Amino acid sequence: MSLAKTFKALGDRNRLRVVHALFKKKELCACQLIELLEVSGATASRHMSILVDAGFLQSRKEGRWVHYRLAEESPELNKLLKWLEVQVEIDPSFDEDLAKLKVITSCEPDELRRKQRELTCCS
Amino acid sequence: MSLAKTFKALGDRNRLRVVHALFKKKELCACQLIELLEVSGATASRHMSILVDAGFLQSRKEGRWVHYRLAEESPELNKLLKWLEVQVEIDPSFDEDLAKLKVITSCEPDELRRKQRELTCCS
DNA sequence: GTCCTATTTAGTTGATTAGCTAAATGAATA
DNA sequence: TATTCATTTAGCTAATCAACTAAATAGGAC
Repeated sequence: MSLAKTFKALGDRNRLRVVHALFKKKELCACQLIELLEVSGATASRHMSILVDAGFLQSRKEGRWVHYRLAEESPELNKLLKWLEVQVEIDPSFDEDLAKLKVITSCEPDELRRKQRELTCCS
Repeated sequence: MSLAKTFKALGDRNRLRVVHALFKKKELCACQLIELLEVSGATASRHMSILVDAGFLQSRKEGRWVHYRLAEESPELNKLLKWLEVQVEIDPSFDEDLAKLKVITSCEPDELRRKQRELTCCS
């Protein structure tokens, strides 16, 4: 893993939002992150794979569903994540996502997926 | 300054090489960085402006020449730079630049500029 | 097995970006 | 003042990248 790649992975607003969300919620499934970012599933999947690839996230497959959390393997990346955690805490531009996260995690993922299906069909 | 922009500034191999060089040499002038990266003056200038803009570098104009060094104003960015300093130390892909830096700083910048002019004219 | 659905992969498009050359700017010096 | 030269800006091109849709894969449920 090159350093440039490490920084590139964090050099995107939506990917930072994902990391921020995982600071707050420990574990989130793909459908919740799709809901947070308001992008297509394909786009969200790509963002996740970049973050996993860079070593920041780990994924856990549970049946059809994929859950993401921050990786803990690399002490060096953990230090960087610690720094980042302080920065997103300070940065008010992430505040909106806090409210959004509350809504997203207030119902069961199943219910969220049903809602997402409905919206996709009607639009 | 957005966090994404901060990381984007470091998400480029050549810009990381500049930061690495400034960890080692404290201050370098534009012509030395052009020599290090082996890119056009225009390209080097753009990289510098991105790093200055992100708050990592400060520039000092001395007559016709511009000197760059790491900025020290932001405690937060300094922490990030400290982390980065450890990483580039570990990363062997920066070793080549160490030898290059030795050559570049072994002669006076004036002599370097003269050499650069000659090369530009002949090619 | 077939069907349904969550995620990923392929393929396309528009925006951003790193590189270049050439022109412009800024700062000595003749 | 005119010239020279270091650096920056403007304008271009090729490559990268984030987004989309549609097709493929993978994992239950029937």
